[in-house]
Amino acid sequence: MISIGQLSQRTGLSVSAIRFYEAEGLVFPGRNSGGQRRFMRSDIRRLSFVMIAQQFGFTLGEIRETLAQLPKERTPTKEDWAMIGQGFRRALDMRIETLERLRDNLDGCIGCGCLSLPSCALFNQGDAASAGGSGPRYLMGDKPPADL
Amino acid sequence: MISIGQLSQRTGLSVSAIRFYEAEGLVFPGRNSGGQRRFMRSDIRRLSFVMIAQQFGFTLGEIRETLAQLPKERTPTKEDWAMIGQGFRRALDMRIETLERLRDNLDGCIGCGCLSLPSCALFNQGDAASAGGSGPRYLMGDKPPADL
DNA sequence: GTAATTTCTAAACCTAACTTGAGGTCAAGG
DNA sequence: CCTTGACCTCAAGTTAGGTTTAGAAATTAC
Repeated sequence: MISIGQLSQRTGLSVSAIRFYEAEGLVFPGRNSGGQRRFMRSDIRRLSFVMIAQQFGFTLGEIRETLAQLPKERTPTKEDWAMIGQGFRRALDMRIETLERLRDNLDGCIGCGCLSLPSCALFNQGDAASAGGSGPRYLMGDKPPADL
Repeated sequence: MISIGQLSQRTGLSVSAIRFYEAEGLVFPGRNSGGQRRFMRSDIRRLSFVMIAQQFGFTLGEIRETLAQLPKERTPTKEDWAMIGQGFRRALDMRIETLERLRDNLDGCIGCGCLSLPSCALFNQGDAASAGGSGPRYLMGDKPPADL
């Protein structure tokens, strides 16, 4: 059993982020007699997974659902994690494919100058994008590493 | 010269979004005698570009910088837009490459079970990720189309 | 000429993912 | 015993990208 500060050092996450993740249902620490959080060593792996998944672009909600697939009453084994890793792999493949399709369409559009038409292939590509509605539109997603 | 409502219909953007974009420095409409915004037809293309760029995952700040490359005192030509499209293309290629590298690393990690170690290749992959600092950490970016 | 739209501004609200701050408690060292 | 540092809770602030609302003024339609 380790403290939140130790977990913070092990994972590189801030203490406040870990508490936030608990509130979000991503970890379920116990408490000692004094009311302080006590984490299992396997939570280091669990939170590391959260970090990696975020780098891959998943929201905390999606990550929570993914973590829910882990056995609840037993410390997850290497195989348990490997299963999750494979789901990841599939999702990644899909995203790469999407981007490649977009790239191909862009190639077609650069020449034709149709960048302006709502009928442009690039628009119809984004299916979900036109769903509109309210709330922020992180719809199509995919943030870049800040280049261009 | 067209009104904001017409521009809204042409682009599919909401009127409020267009006003917001003006505040963000993405378009610079003139005003008529009554104080209402009047846009140039070329703004249809300009805003369409904003929408596409967002689908590609760029932030409004990045898009603003990109648009700044367009000639300020002349209606942008097809060639002007093509230049920008090419910058896009390069950025897209980089992102796809990054994802492919991540995927390859993931393949290596699924087997070794090192998903938990901060020394895992996946972590060191994310260069910028460890930059930390304050503010929300949309750091590594890349949001998925919600699968997994 | 009046009714119905559209547009205007400014400010408040929304989600995601956290951080910061205030005010108080717990644990270890001297 | 006292101080220091780690921890606790709860509330409010932050950024991005917009939406919503309210009240007023300008346009358009009949």
